[in-house]
Amino acid sequence: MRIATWNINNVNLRLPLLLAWLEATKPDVVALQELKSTTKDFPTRELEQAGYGALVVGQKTWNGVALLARDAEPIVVRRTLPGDLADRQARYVEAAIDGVIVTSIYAPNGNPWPGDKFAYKLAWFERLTRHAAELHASGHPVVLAGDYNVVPTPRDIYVSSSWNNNALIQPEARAGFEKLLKQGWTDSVRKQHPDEPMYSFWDYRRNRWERDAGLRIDHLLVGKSLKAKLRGAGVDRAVRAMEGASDHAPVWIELAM
DNA sequence: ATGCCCATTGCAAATGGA
Repeated sequence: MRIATWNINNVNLRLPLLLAWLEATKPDVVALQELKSTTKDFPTRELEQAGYGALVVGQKTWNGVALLARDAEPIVVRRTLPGDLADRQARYVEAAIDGVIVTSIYAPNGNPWPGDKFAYKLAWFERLTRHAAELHASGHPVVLAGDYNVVPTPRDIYVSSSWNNNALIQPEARAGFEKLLKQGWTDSVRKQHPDEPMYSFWDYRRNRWERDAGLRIDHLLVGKSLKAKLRGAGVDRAVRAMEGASDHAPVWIELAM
């Protein structure tokens, strides 16, 4: 079972890239972020024709998350992250697909740092951590997939001082990710590839793709019952090199099930 | 200290995001 996560940075703009990638790699489950599309404008029909059922939590202009399932319809568990009824940002969706609970997470970026947006990032991450504890305790097989907007350690970013004042590497953000992991989740890409950077995001500016000046911020955390089923992980870097690419590449894991 | 890139808005250059 192949599960992928991809911050697509506007699903309608990049639909041809998405369809080509689905056809080429045939993931069983896909978590998409930054749809920048309402639910109504999401390309449900085109994905259906490509063999994928979709669960979409859209929003006009910003955010937006979805889960795709090959030859199946995701069974919705929740469309919002609990803990703040006033939060209207489309950043979370959770579904059951082939007996696995899968999320599409789009954690707040949190820039500029410091400020209100960084406070929102930390608060959102706290909510995620509380909810993840419940999921972990449930005993269900769970994959927490998405764009966490956190560079967990210095190994997950090229050597640079350019990001020193950026929300993605701040100690509080890293501590939040660490606290989540400590519940017992496995950072599956890092586990499979302990000695490679495994970047998933390259800023459009300053030729960062060409320089491989990347960050690893898209993660697939697996619960205890799935850890032993992990068979592979990777980043589809070729997708980032294409004309009109998202600034993120798809990240995937392979589970023996 | 700010811009870099990208897309949108609305039709030019400003805005906002990340």
